[in-house]
Amino acid sequence: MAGLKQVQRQTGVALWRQIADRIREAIGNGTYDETGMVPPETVLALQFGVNRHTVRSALAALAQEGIVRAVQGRGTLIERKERLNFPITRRTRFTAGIGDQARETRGLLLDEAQEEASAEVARWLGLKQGEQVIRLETLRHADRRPVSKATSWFPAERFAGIGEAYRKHESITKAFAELGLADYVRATTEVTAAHAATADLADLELTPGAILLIAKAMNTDLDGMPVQYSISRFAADRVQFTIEN
Amino acid sequence: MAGLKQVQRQTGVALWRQIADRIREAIGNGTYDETGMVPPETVLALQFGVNRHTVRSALAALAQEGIVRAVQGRGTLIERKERLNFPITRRTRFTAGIGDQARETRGLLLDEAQEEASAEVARWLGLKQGEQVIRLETLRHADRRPVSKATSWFPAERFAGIGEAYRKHESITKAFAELGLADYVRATTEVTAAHAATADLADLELTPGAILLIAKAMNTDLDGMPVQYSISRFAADRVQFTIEN
DNA sequence: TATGGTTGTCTATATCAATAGACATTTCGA
DNA sequence: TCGAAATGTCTATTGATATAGACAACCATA
Repeated sequence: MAGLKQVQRQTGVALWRQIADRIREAIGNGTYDETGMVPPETVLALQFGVNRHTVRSALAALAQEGIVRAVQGRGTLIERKERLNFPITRRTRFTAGIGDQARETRGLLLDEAQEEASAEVARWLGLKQGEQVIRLETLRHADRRPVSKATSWFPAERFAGIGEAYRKHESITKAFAELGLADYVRATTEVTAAHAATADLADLELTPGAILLIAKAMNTDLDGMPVQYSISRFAADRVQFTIEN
Repeated sequence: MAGLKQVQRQTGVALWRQIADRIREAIGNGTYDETGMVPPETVLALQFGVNRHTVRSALAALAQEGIVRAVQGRGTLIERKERLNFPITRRTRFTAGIGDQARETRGLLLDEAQEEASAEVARWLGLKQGEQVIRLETLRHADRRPVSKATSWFPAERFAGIGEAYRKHESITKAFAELGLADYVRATTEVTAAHAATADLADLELTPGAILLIAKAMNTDLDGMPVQYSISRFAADRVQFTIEN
């Protein structure tokens, strides 16, 4: 089954990047778990049907990402191997969902603003276009690795001060609690995938061409009243979603 | 908000491909819906900060995909603009889920085999490793455009003949019905994203570097007995998932 | 300590990707 | 019917990507 790993030429994606992507994926798969090492450069070159130098470019990129570490004379060691599982259920919460898989989770508030609701935001929050909303730009880490960057909107009237509360607690759930919303539920989630935008690359410590899993989500209170609409961008090679029905 | 659309150099992904990806995305967004055309090449070159020839390479790639059509003297017209919505619920079915958004859906059986369950397949289907399973390789179209390619496994004993039934009905639901399973439910779905493997490129009519949304799903009968485990690869620029809780 | 297997470095060459500029061709409206 | 605006084509040049071969440096172990 694990036959030739093919790559294609003249596609606008350099061979070394295609190979880097496949090796990263294989590491995530656990393909090399037995040895804890990537196969020798000459073997990889043969498998992919390219020159050894091309493989070296790919491994250099992975080393740059901190995924592997080459040791002269020994081989190329795997440094990290992770794919966090993010459950999407009616009770989806970031911190609680990731929490048991990471020793430490953090939530960083990058930006906060009050603005008029766009058509899209208004539709999701059940507001009129132009009504006031609070927008938070947040970056979430697990064990010091960035996992997702999210843009969230909240009805401004009901959730005044949520930025400050988030900054304090580093959690939406706790920020809601401080503002008097003890519980909420996930109503809808839309999932797509796309290449990372430049603005997200640095924050998520990604290289261009990297893939994002994008979740557009709407949370309501227990009466079904929308309380949050968010667009979260997850580094696709670090996360998978699980939907239990 | 719609400021400079940036692209990055020396990343292993050619500028023309990055630009093609962003334009394809913008078309899907409805960014150019007013005119039904992509902005002039000179304007795009300015927006992306590249030479006009580089933009032309990007547009040529999109024309090759059938997404745009350039007309000398007029401009570059948008041919297709679509992102099918695929709901993931307890009652997820491909044909019914996509059916109302497309005039015609098809399901093609690419390959069929009986084999021993791998560790992963056995775990999902609640079998012992090495027990017999039937594997189907299917390709699903909507309006003659390939949407997803899926590998499915079924317990061999209970679902003997499912390949033939699928070939006849072009639907898993109907194939199940013919074999006496009137109803089933989606138990679990895992969603990830990755670059398309070479083996899937041609079938899904994608170019290398394209993104797949990958759904690993397990269906059970009404007694909770696993009846199907599948790994579906969706062309990410043609599909989004919706999860309603 | 000698040897095989591995990564590191260097030179050279060919092809692809991107820029630059000039001009042709087509469409559409003033 | 003229001209502005748009795409199409051509030549030339530079830098990134990929191949090829050779050899050095290092590690583990027989």
